[in-house]
Order: sequence, then C-alpha cells, then structure tokens
Amino acid sequence: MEPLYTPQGVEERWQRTWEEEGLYKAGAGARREETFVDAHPPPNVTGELHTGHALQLALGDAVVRTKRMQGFDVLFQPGYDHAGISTQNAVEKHLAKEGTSRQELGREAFVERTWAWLHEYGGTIMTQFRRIGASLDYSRERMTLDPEYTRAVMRFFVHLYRKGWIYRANRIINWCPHHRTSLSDLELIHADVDDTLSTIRYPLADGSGHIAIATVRPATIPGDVAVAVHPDDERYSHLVGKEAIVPFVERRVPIIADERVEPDFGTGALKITPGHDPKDFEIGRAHGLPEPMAIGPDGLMSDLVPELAGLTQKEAEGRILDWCKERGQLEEREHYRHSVALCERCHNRIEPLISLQWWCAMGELKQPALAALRERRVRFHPESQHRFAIDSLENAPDWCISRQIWWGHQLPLWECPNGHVTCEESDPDACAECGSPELARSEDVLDTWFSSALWPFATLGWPDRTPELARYYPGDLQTTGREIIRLWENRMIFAGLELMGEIPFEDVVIHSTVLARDGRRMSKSLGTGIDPREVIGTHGADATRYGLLKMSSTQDVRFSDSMLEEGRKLTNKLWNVSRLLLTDAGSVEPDESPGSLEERWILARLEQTRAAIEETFARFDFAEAANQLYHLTFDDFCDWYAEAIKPRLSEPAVRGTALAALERLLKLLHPVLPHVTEEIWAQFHESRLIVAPWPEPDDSYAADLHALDRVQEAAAIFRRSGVAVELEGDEQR
RNA sequence: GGGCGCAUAGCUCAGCGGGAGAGCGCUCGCUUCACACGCGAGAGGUCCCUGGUUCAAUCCCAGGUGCGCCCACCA
Repeated sequence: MEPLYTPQGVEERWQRTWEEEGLYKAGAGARREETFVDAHPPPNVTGELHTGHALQLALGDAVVRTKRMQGFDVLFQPGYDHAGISTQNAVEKHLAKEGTSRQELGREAFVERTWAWLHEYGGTIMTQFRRIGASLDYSRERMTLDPEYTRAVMRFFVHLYRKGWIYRANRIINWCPHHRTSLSDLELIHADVDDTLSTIRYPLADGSGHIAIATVRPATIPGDVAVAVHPDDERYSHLVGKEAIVPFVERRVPIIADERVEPDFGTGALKITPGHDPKDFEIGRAHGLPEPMAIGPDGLMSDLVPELAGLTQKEAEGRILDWCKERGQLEEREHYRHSVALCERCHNRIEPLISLQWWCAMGELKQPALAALRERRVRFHPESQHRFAIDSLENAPDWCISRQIWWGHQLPLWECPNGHVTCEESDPDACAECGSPELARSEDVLDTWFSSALWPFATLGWPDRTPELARYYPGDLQTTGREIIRLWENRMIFAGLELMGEIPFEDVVIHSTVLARDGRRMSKSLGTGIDPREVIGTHGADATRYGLLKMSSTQDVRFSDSMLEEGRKLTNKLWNVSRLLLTDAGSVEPDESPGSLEERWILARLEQTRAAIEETFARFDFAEAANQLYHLTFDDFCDWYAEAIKPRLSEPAVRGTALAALERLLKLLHPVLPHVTEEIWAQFHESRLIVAPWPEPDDSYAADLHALDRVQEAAAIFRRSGVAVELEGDEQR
C-alpha cells in the first residue's frame, strides 16, 4: 500500500467489478424480504452529467447502499427520458449541419434518424452515472420511448380518455415559433428584455375624440377586437359602450369594461387582442368577442391583413407605427423593460396563439394525490417543499398534453372524415362511431412528462402484471431538484394512484441547488457550469460524493472546493490508518473482543455513530452524516484510538480488535465513500463490502461511552506532558 | 404582485433559548518509524440593524436593510 491514496484507476476497477459480479442488480445481497426502491429521475437521453445529477446520485446512492447492506432487496432503477423537444432539437441541429432538415426527411425518416443518432451519440450519461459509483441496476435500464414503455403510455392515455378527462379545446396556448409546437407553462423560462412601450390613440367612432392605449406589440393591432377599461375608472366611464376605431385596419370595435384591466398601468385603457395575449383571450371569451389571428404559427404576419401577410412582426410594427405617426395617433414611444416568456429549449420568444390542443382535466385526477400529500402518506423533505407540492397541485390547471413535434409518443387518436374521434391503444380498423375505415391518426405527440409520470411502474413492466411490478411497487425514495416537483413528482403521484391504486413512493428528498463558486446559478449560457466529470477526474468519485453531501444541507449552496478537499483528505486518512493496521497483520483475524478501555471506547463510538448515521439518514440530513463520519474517522479513530494502540499493535489481541473496529468503520463509511472502503476491505476480505452486513444495533458497549471524556482527557495530558495517566476502566462501569 | 429561503471567524458553511463551532486559509512549533493530503499549539467573531418576549436570545416574535430562488396574464 502506497502512502498516498490515488482514486484514479481504483474507482473504475471497483465500478466494473461490482457491476460484473452482479452486485448492482436488484436484490443483490438481500437477506430479508422487504424491498427498498429508488426509481431514479431519468435524465435526458441526450444529456451530459451536471452537478445536479451528481448530487442527487450521491444522495440516493448513499441511502441505497445503506439499505443494501442492511439486507433489503434493493432496486435502484436507472434509465432515460426520451426528452421530446430537447432531443428533436439536438437532432435538428445535427441535420442542419448536414444541410438537410426534418421537413426534408419527412416524419418517418426523421424518427428513424433520431434513433440512429441516439445509438451513436446518446446514452452517454449512464457511463457518467457509473463513474460516480452509482449502484443503479444498469441491466434494467429503460427509456420512456421503448416499445414496452410506449404500451404503458398508450394505456394511460386511453384510460384517461375513457374516463372523459382528455378533451380538445381551442384556447390560447404558449407557442414556440421555432419548434412550431405548443408548450405548457412549465416549459417556459422568463427573461427581462428591453422593449418599447408605444402609446397610440384610437379615435372614437362618433368623432368625439380618442382613447389612448399603451402596447409593446403594435404588430398585434390588426387583431384588436375591443378596447377595455376598468369598470371603476372614472376617466373612461363615459366611453364604455361607445366604439373606437382600430388604427391601420380602421375597424370599429366596442369599448368595454372589465375588472381584469389594471387602471394604473399605461393609460389605463387596454387594447384587446384575444388571439395573441392570454389575458386578452380571457377578457375576449368573457365578452363573446371574435378571435382573429394577426400572427401565424410561423411567427410571421398572417393574411388577416393582406398587405401585411408574410411580413415579420418587426416590419409590420414599422408600417403600423408609420401609419399612426402620419395621422398624429402616435402619442409616445418610451423605453420599457419587462419580462417575457421564452422557450426553455431554444430561448425564442413565445408567441401566445389560439390553437386547438388536447388537454388533460386535472380536477378529479389530482384529488387522490392531494389526499395522499395532505395525509402525509407521501412526504416531501424539507417541509417547506411539502407545502409547495400541495399548493402546486391544488392550483394545477388543466394540462396541455399535445405537442406538434415528431419525437415522442404519437397520440392514440384517429379521426374519420365525419369528424369522429376514435381512441384505441393500437390502430383501429374503423371509426368507433360511424364505422368509416378512413382514419387519420393525430399528428401530435404527447408532452414528454406524460410518459415520465409512469416511471415508477412502467419501468417494472406495467401494464403487464409482472413479478417485478408486484415486488417493487410501491417504491420508497425519490431524490430530486425543486424545479421538478410540479413537472414530475406530483404527476407520478397522481398517475400511480390512478393506475396502480397506490402511491409510488413515500419520501421525496428535494436537495439543495448547487450554485457556482461565485454564487450565481450554474448555467451553460452564463458559462458558470462546473463539470462534475472533471471534478471526479481530479478529486475522485469518493471525494466528490463526500463534498456534494456536505453541500447538500441548506437550500442553495455555493460549490465549494474545500468540501471536496475535505473528502479527499478523509479518503487519504482512512487509507493510511488502514496501512497502519493492515501492514504486517500476519494471520491475525478481526476479533471483536475488547480488552482495554480505549478499545471498548472506540467500539462504543462506532456503535454510537452507527445509530447517529441511521438517524441522520432517516431525516435526510446528509451533510450532518458526512460531518459525523469525518470526525469519527479523523478525531476518534485515527487521532485517539489508533494513536493509543499503536505501541501495542504487535499483540495479536490488540491487532484483532483493531481490525474488527476497522471493519465497522469501513461499513459506516461505505455508503458515502464506496470505492476506497471496498479497496481497503479487499486487503483482508474475500467477500465484498458493498453487500457486507451493516452493523446491527448493539448496546453492549454503551456503558463504556461515559469513559470517553476521561480517555480523551488522559490522552490530552499525555500528549502535552508525556506522562501516562492511569485509567481504571472497570470502575467506570 | 404572491410564496419560500438566506444574512454567524478572511473564505465556504454548521449550530439555534443558557458555554460561539467545523473545514479551508493564517501564525508558531514539529524531516515523531500510517499519513507533511500529516501532528501539536494558537490568533481571529458588537452571531446584519432596531425594537419586543424571557431570569436569560446568535437562536423565539415584529419591523427594517441587503441578497437569492420559485411562482404570477400588468398591456
């Protein structure tokens, strides 16, 4: 054994060995009937490991490894999300480089190309999961677009459809002109942009003056169908019921009163464009107004006004403003900074459009999940996130589940020429209503999260009643980030209750967000990301896991190199104390029969820490667990115990107890530092630590703990003075 | 505009009603035979501000200030 522990090579070797020996597999080392299941969040199939993944793996794996050692039948489920828009994006970029496009290829060829592309470039992240030592059962890897998984998605859709919870509606939705698809509110990001607020006069139809409105989007003026003011706004009450003339198109529209208008903003009068603004849409529907569309799905001007058709919004805005200016109707142009919605994938500005989409009604579907959360049968940790999960679900609007892209699960809906819709899991022969054989399948695919919602049981073979499903559902634990609570966690809960009749898991650990070193958010676009692969490469997976656990305590933590460094020192310290105890050990076997006070004391401390670790893990306080392990190793095991017995190591009894104590220490450390502990374990065992039995509760040393203070005191005196202090151990009992 | 969280040693963070802590950094001393990625000793803090509750507050409460995150349809 070298004096300097080098994780490189050692870690990869154990990762291969564990997997090759089947020790990552579900049930490996199980010594009891109870199961423990963590269906790990499936990363995007095109994704690369980021710090968030690394953290949730470190947390989940620490728990999973503990449970495995405790003899549970453990399933740590890995896999991929097909990630509809994200993957389609990546492949489209690739195609653009080749000078072609998905439109040119056509749907079928595009989907084929995407599969091929994934086989070549996708799926690398599981390699990175392996490299951090995550003991997932890689032999059970699933992907949400696998044929078997797709069956589950179809079954879910048909189930909801037959319950009458899936419906089609023409509403305003978030439209990404780049992807040419609808997006749910949860797929947007918001950004502040510099804009211009124009105040424009709308002449009154009776020629008695004008009413001025403020807008940031003059290009939507052709879609105006009303001007609205607040009912209590005395400035305008005399105008309500009159008509105004929309500039440029010179259309007469009513002036209406609606409480949704904010009297303090702009002029207090709002132009109503139901086709291009969610609030206007609401007001429009409430007043029964028409919904003309001035802008098309491509983001360009529609043929609503022939002379503007095909122009960009910018160009149309210029024409319209010029028109107003010439007639003295442009009152003011002022700088205005505000927040706009962007597509989270391409960062293009969202175009609110009215569009016919499929929706999933949430009203009834969410009720059992709400009950489960309120009754705490499912618990989010920390508590603040539990409240957030409930609030989010209570306020969850109906879910827009259709997307106009090609990569994903095509809706199992067929329409006949008479407009009847048939919903079947697989190709129907004829329309269910009129028997027409001419059926056209919906072009839309499902929101990616629709399939993710089934993860805890679709990965186990549902809708078939497989033995795995019976054994591993319901599961136990989820470790994930805040941003995914509404998108995924809540949806797994209601899908699980609806289809399986049981909650999918009991505990959801919402971990901290790791910020960049400077406290900013880690993001690719800011260039603030920290690549965990590099960190693992330089510090090792063990040190990285330890560091991440230490960073996991509060809500948001800056990435801290010193936490990793602490982990690295811990591995090295452990390595070296093991050298001391294992070198020249001869044929001495671990033998836990303590003689001296310090021996009884270290065994008691190990036992005490075992209980403490179990308790902190149960609270999901991983930072505290890491802290306790650090001090147990450094202060107690190395500085006190090892120093105390060092002069007597040649005595077989002393050595035997030391090896027994080391065994216990390695077991406690293994869930956090799996590699270095397994490497040391292998120095004196044929068996594998990963499936070694976790220490059983044992109170036989508890009585020795009270001697702690005296031992430390005596040792401190000895160090300062060189004078040994006699301790009458037995008299302490 | 709502919701949540954070402000403690130079840095990153624990603690949370009665003694102010860890790791790193810093100072001093150790080529001690497991480890200099080490050992020992030490310096360093009006625990953001102002009030309140209490015998007692860094910790509880109210307000303020400064940050951060999430949610939201102010054109």
